[in-house]
Amino acid sequence: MNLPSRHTINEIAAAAGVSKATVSRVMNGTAIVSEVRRKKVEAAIKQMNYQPNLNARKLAGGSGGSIALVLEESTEEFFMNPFWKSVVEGFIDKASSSSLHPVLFFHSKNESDENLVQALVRGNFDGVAIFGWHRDIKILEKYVPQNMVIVFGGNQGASKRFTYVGVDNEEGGRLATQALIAKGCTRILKITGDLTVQSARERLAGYKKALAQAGLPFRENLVIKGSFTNESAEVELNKFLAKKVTFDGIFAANDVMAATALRVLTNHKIRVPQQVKLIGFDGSALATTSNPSIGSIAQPSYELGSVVAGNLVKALSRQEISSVKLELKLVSGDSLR
Amino acid sequence: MNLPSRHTINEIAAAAGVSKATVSRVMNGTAIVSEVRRKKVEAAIKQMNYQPNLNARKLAGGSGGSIALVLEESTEEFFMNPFWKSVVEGFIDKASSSSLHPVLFFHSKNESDENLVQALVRGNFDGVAIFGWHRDIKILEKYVPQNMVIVFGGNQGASKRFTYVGVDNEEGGRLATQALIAKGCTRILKITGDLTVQSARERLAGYKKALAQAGLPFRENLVIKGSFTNESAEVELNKFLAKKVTFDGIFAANDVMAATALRVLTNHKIRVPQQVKLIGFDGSALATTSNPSIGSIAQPSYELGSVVAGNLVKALSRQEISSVKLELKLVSGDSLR
DNA sequence: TTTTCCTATGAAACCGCTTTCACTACTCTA
DNA sequence: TAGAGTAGTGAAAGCGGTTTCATAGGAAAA
Repeated sequence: MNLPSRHTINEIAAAAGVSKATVSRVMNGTAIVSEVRRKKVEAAIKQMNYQPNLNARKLAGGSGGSIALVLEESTEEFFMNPFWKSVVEGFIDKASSSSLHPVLFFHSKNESDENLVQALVRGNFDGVAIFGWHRDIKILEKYVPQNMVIVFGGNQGASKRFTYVGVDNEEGGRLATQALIAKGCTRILKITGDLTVQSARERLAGYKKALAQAGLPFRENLVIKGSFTNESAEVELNKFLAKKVTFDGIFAANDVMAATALRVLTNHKIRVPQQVKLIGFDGSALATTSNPSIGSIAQPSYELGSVVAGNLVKALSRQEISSVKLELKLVSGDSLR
Repeated sequence: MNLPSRHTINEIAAAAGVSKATVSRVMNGTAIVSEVRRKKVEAAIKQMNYQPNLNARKLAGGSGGSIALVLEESTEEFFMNPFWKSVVEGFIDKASSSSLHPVLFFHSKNESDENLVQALVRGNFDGVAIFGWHRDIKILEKYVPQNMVIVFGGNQGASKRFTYVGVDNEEGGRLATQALIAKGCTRILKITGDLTVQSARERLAGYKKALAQAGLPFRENLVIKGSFTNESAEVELNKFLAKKVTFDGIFAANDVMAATALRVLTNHKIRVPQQVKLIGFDGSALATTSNPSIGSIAQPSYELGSVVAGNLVKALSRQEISSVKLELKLVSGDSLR
């Protein structure tokens, strides 16, 4: 028995007394259809609760209406960092309001490049937004079909073929460091993110730049390598503290690590901001609600998600899109007092 | 220009010197193909990096290899409650290891039933896992095509046509309440979840049952209605405290609300567990890492996700599946001391 | 041997949609 | 009033697979 509810275009055509070509035209608005027939078709569609088969539609060259969000992050990072929540919300809101259906595409971090891209291609999405990409971009250029739009979140994905929506991480890093310097810090500890990720490298570059601008020396031993996670920050900071190197400020490459740093410092009876001033990056709720609140460089995370989705939508309606850089803002907090 | 990398079954057939029917048979193992040709076809597929077009495949009646996870939760709840993280992980792990591609299906909570189901149907997933469903089940039975498998997470979805993987919420509620009673509580405040959700109702029923079994009276004024969220618990508990009703224990319908309760109590200088004992539900990290740690009824969240995915996989390979109830366990904590 | 029965295979139909193409009826120009 | 557009339409050709069906050829049975 077939379900009464899943009709085909032929049935609609029959019901409306037109050809299926006409039904298709009415649905997609791809050509002028006379008032009379359009009404009939629309009525039939409504009355029979017709749902076009997306597979058929896409196979025939139509667009499917689904866009995917790909996050190159562990579920750990994804759930723990409120930044992603905000990105996701922006993405969903924008997509839904454009009647595209957003979907979050999962995959394990250690999945091979090939597997990931193939899965993506097989997914047959109309558009894909990729955040946190740090794999070889060539693999995408090689396997991704022309008609599949990709927009990167973050400037990692810059290439002739794909555009991105990112932030000026170097400028952000500079702002953060400058804020600490303005408060009198001269020996600023930098906790980097995963340096295979471009944004982490850029933030580090901004740190160096600010030091140079202020005429402060750059010291290798004041840079410790985290990977954007709680654990990395905890482990590395503890190692660092054991060395008893003097420092009076910390710039962590994201709020998660900044929050961890605050906790570790507190455990070591180091007072923030009296003895050490602290700034993070992201401007997430984590920083604001922390006690004391942590200064941060705010990424417009919601906007990031929504602009990416917006560009996807545009591209799918065949408008030209180009890469965008969104503004970063310094958010002060008690940790900078 | 077409991409060199996206070949069709015809090209493979030509390259291997066979018909496309044979290629299809090799790919799907649906019929015996002679050793010689099979080898040739396999070689061609590998060499040309052939990726079958999923739309075509599905249109022709094949299976597509994608399953969706639908969560009827706000992004707020989704990100804040570690329970979901665990469910998602179980789901992904199981799906990936069965070479199905898991996808998280987003939609806004206030989306109409029709829209949601239609989007789901259009998604053309082979299987769908739904958590937290509290809408009318009939709409699913009406619109969902026969060949689309649905498995519910939680027993909300019980129906002749769909199976579920759930837990015995009533028994869990009973266990929780009993644990408080065992510690000497006689006036236990119950913070319910959203009572439109079946699990919330069942946990409440368990609470009543435990009271009855212990010969304690059920008091209306000791039941306050939350909705599984931070805010609801905070608001309602504050209202309740303002009434100065005596109580010596709290059973919150999830850990999120239990954690909030702990915070609110602390703000009111009510000591846990000395003055009031507290138990939550879910057994999430939230309860364990809280200070003091909060007792809870542990849901096997990872297992929940993985069993649901497993059942989808089974169903897709045409094995019979049936509903399952997973075990709940009492996890003690300092809040029960 | 001859007849019968499999086994392995390709041709062709079909899945449900989009789009090109050809054609009919009009409505405008000149 | 003939010639030229133009708006509206349906038939039919794909899109890239799966599956049915008919058949050739070899093995088993008679």
